[in-house]
Amino acid sequence: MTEADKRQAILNATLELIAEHGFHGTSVSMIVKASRVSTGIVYHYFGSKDEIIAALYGEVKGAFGRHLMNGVVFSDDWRTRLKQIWLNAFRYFITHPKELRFLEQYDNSPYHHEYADESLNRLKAMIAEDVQQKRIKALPPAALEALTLGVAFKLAKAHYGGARIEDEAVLEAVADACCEAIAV
Amino acid sequence: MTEADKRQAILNATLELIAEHGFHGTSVSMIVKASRVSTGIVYHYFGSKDEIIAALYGEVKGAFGRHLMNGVVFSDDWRTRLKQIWLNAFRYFITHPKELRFLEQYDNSPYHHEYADESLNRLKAMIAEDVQQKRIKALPPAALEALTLGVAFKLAKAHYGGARIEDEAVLEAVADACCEAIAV
Amino acid sequence: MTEADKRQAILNATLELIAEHGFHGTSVSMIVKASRVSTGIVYHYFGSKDEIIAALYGEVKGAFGRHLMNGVVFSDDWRTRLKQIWLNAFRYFITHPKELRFLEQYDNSPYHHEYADESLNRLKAMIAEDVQQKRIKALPPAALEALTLGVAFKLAKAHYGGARIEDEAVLEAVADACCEAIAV
Amino acid sequence: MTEADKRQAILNATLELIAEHGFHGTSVSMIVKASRVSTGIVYHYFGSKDEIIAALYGEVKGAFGRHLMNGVVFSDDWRTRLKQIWLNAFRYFITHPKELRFLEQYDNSPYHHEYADESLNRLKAMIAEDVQQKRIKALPPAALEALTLGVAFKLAKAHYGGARIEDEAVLEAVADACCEAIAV
DNA sequence: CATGAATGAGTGTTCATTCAT
DNA sequence: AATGAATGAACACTCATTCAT
Repeated sequence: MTEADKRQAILNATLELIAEHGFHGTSVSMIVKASRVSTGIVYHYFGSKDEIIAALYGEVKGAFGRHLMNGVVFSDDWRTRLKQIWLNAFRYFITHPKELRFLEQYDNSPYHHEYADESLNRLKAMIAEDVQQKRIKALPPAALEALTLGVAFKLAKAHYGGARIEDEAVLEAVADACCEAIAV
Repeated sequence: MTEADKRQAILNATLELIAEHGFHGTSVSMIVKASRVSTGIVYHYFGSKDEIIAALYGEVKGAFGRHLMNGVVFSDDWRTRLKQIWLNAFRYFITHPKELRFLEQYDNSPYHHEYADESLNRLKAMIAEDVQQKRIKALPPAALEALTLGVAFKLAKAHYGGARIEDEAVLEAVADACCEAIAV
Repeated sequence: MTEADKRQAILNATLELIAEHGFHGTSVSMIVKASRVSTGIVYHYFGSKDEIIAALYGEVKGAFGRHLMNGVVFSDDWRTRLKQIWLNAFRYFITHPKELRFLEQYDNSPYHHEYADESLNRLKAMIAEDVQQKRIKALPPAALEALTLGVAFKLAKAHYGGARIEDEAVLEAVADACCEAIAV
Repeated sequence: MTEADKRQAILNATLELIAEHGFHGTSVSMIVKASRVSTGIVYHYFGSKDEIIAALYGEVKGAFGRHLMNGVVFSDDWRTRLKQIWLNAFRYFITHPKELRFLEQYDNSPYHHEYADESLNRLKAMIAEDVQQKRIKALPPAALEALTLGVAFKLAKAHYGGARIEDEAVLEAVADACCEAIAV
């Protein structure tokens, strides 16, 4: 097992455990058991429990950002692009329940501090451009995010809460609704 | 100090502490110190730490529900009604940061189990009626909630994260955007 | 409910609870609930938890002593008398499981201090007389007790442990064995 | 201090404390203080307080069983053998007061569950053989045990209660009495 | 590099007892 | 006489972190 393998084993175990037992239900000794490494090695690669979690957050947020832009064609019109991104976000969470559980816990914890990765920056730039071009409303970025990705996130949470949306047409309708909300 | 006072002192201290230190950063002994009661009395009024939190959730959710419907005139057209409710929700959270912090932590914890209070039921009935009358889109209730109250909730969180929206006109614009999103 | 009734209700509840949950599994608050009196009244009639238990011990030991001498005819020969007493002891415990459980716990606890009631004194006098008359061996009283009542007690415990002795003839045989053990 | 030393230190301290303060008068923190280890290490070697006690029971019962058969010659006649065993049992308890106190508390607690070690099994086999050969009475095993080891146990308890039996001749006489009790 | 034994402050909870009403 | 709210020390147990090997 290489260094990278061990780091990854620890992060994987942590994600799994936090998704199942929650943030404060996951102890370092549980992580040690699940990842089949020794306590010492955990503290060798990560300085503390918090550091493991911060690293995991970076990894998950990064993976999410990369998925977001999948298949997005920058020459398409803004609605097509946005719908694609919206559906990417929703589908990422639907297919990655553990990541969703982790993210929602992290974002609502005292740990949280803003984190910007490259993909998200590109998204923000794209939206700023569309605002400039007066294709979408000149609302604060936070409002635009709430009206689009925020809705996808919320709906994915509801999905796991039992309100499953399986129908593709309904999904498209919600994505369209988000477009209408911000279209000029 | 009467019985009701003590119960309330415990709940107030708990709200304050959870808002500041988070869910698992708040110990019973911290609650005891902050509320100036003895350990024993906490367990006299509440069977466990979880019970304190559940009671607090009921209280906060109830207060929120009552605020939601403030000034809502049922004979008004649906947009007026919905905008009023949306602004009520947003303003409640803006003026009750501790309640917001608590609620978002609770809703994302393993504690969570659906809770319906009367005001929220009335809101749901109202929306069902509007769907029936084909005034708003026939989307699943979870989707409609995500596109309206979900946005208010998300924006309030962003508010505390630094993305303050002080301008009344902007707020109205976001509320309008939510209406457009779901309008037929 | 008179004073005596309350005292008795407390003692009955205590016996029941200790038999079921053991000595340290029985709290004053459990006694309070089971006996339908208030905490204050418990401490009014008994100075402490230990005092309740000491009073219960006196009551149980007294009842046992009275049963011991049931149907014993002092003019009978010593074997007849002793067998009667032995069987009385065994049967008392067989028909009073809660008392047995309580007694064995008390006798093995740091609470224990010798207790002599009148019936037991009479028994001791009887035995001393039989020793004097050289009908039974001149062994120390403790040894004679171990060889007779001690066996009945032990066998009753085994009875609840699963080694049930239902056959009357076997019982008589054990009682006879005890007589043989101490007969000159 | 090696691992085995620590385990043993914990068990020794526990035995000492339970003998003096009783079962429920012995807290984990008392064990920690007396054995000069940290709280954590107690839970590292034993999963719970109950586990410490169960381990101690196994140790004590095992040592007792080994002592029981000291110097017993299987070719001797049954009386010689039984007297030897009886005296071994009595002397073990006389010289191991803490073990006696512990054992009597354990056997009368809700913890208790049958425990068979090899020495005790050999003893049972021996007795069964003697019954078969019609050397001793065909009474239930529980009755035979009560009439023999039960008496030794009871007498040892009385010993600590003040009824000391120092005279070797008396001791032999009681052992003989037990033999007479069960001899055909 | 790697291990896991060791630490001890901290956790949620219980409980015998007191005392204002 | 009677109540039960109130107390706080004590309980069994956990856990992030350290460090000798």
